[in-house]
Amino acid sequence: MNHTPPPTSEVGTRPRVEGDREQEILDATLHVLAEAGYDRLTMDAVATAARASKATLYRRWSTKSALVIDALKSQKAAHAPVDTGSLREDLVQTYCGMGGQADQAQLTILASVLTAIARDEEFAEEFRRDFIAPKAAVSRAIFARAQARGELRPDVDLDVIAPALPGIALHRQFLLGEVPDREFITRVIDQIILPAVVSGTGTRPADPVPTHVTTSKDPS
Amino acid sequence: MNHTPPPTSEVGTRPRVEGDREQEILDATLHVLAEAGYDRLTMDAVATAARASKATLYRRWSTKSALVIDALKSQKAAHAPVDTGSLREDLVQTYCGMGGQADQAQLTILASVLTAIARDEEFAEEFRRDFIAPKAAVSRAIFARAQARGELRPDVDLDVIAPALPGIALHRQFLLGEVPDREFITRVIDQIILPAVVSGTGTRPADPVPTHVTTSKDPS
DNA sequence: CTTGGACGATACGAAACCGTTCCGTTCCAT
DNA sequence: ATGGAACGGAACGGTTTCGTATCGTCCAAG
Repeated sequence: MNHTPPPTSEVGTRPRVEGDREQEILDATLHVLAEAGYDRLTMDAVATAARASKATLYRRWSTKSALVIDALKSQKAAHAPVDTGSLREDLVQTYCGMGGQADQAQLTILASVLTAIARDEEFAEEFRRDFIAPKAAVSRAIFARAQARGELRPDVDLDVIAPALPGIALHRQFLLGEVPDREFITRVIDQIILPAVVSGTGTRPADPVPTHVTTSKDPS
Repeated sequence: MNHTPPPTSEVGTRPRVEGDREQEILDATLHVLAEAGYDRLTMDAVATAARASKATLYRRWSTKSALVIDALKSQKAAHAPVDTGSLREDLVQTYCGMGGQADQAQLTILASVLTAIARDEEFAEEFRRDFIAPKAAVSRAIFARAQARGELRPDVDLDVIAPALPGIALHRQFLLGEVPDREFITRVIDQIILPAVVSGTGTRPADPVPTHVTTSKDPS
């Protein structure tokens, strides 16, 4: 339903700020945000990227931060929760999307707003509530299910182990400047995460875990 | 030429941009950087904070980024390498500075330059070479010594395990918005790092799990 | 076909910032 | 003591950005 973002512009009709058009503007905002960062994002650049006028932007959004926050909120797609029945498989399927292509832009956007997070506490709260918290809940749910199945040692603290993998990936991406690809993520899972939490013989969890794979689709 | 004995400059006199005075300006730059972030840092603000004039700044540094990079490089202090003979003690002493008081500012500065890192590849290279790499080397050396002592499983990949702890702390600080204090760091070490690498009996990865870690004053 | 409302383009004033320049002052070596 | 060099303060021109205002255009309803 939505055309791909390559810059093949559609000519002719004049879009209105209704539904799809609003999403186009928000997508343009995200695009500019990824390229320039929050501080260097300008309303003119957004207007140009969206082929809109600044007047149109200010008719709907009172300020720059409101536009950016709205754009970030519209990004809530993806993240279909997985439940394969295996902790390792859940982690692989959830985190091997990071560092790909689409999520690469998401990480860039994350870097773009980090300064605003450090400076504006109100912005930070809203951002953490609408972005970080849902992702953290997904990760925590994966470990919680594994704990319920008995895959984890009973004394494992979910608040400690759940943010470990995203933290390691984040560090590699931003500080080391290396994209955490699938091979790295699996190494972290097999060498750090699983040995730290596994309740059985925690020597080599690289064995295939042949539990039944039930891809339970979320009915929401 | 100019013999520069480093007398602790005091108030009253007019400082010159030599030795201590330069460090004062760089410290002021870091202060402004932590408060405003890289993009919002202005030369006027630095001049005011340093009680200098912009003319003085531009006599010494050709551009804003040069000043900031110089300021960041002057931050190389601290980080005396530790070698207690114990992996756990090395980690505790090295990373429990994070989230304290002085290092809190360092993390804020890190957030301040992340946007510049994501946007300016040249800046990113220099930053990684002068900041990240030394810190990563310290962490790697800790694990390398532990490996040489036989504390680690022989198949542990240093490039995977060494960045784990700083990554987890970074994630907690920036994304979750919670300061990784001493108690959290020790929990990560005892629940994740050590169980993942310890070469003891593979059946029980975490033999000496301390129930409570008192902040034992080290006799360093 | 006419009309009203929303849109795109453009221009504008105000403010912030950069990098430079000028001026009076202060420090230091001669 | 004196001259030169470096400093702090202040101001300036040029640029960028914000948020607003104006104007012509396009679409849909009547």
